[in-house]
Amino acid sequence: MARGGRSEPHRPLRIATWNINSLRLRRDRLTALTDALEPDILCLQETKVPDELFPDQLPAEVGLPHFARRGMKSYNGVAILSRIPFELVKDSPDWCGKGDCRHLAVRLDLPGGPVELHNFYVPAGGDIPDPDQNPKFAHKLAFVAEARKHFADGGTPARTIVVGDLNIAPLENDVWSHRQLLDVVSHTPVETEALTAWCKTGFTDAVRHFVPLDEKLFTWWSYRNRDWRASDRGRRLDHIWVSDDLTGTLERQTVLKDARDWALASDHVPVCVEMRV
DNA sequence: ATGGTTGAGCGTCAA
Repeated sequence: MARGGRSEPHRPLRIATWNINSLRLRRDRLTALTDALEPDILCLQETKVPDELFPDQLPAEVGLPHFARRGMKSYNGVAILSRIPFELVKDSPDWCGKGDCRHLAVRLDLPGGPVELHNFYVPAGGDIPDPDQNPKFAHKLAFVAEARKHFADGGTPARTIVVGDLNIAPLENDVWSHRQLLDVVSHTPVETEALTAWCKTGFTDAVRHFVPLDEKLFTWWSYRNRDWRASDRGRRLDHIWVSDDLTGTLERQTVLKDARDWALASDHVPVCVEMRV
């Protein structure tokens, strides 16, 4: 059946992702996010809250009552909050064997059929872009390679969405200065090539899908700038990918840049995609 | 080349 025209079978789905950088510190900001984006599903990273201390009543308070979380003390941690019921995918890998709470996968029953959604928090990788000198960088490369292999081994992905803080800005205009960041962790060739190889296991970069390659696009601005907007030394670290069979369902993207000015802002801003899936 | 700021939670480590 042709899309568009006549009566649409259902309203578009909105999926948002945000590195919240401490859920307990910024839980009040979730209302600002849901007011601005009205997502059906919200994926969070760096929740920094162990599961036993997760605020179980919060998801319902922001209108996203179905939730899953995987957290630990102090570091990492991911969560998925949803208006739509879902089923947790329980057989997902323990990435790099570390048990460090960087991934959650769920299966959503949507009008067009089931969709598998993956929420990732890829290791940042430390400061030195050399895996021999820096075990955090080695971990990052191993993690991305393992993720690529996971999706490559699963055959062509179908009705699958990957979101999260992938901690890599893959394209030249995903950073404020391609030349000056070539040796900076997040934009080194070994990372951008690894991320591209992962994406090419069958996914479309759903946000870049709408933004021309010659246009700068950032989702993160360091805390280490007096005026983040004036200096605008940003990077695009947060991503939404959809399997290629879903590319035609994409309707629009939003990077909620205003969130960087919220009181007590995260250094990342929310990213959202709307699709008829 | 360096430094700059923030969060968790009390040491510094991670980003």
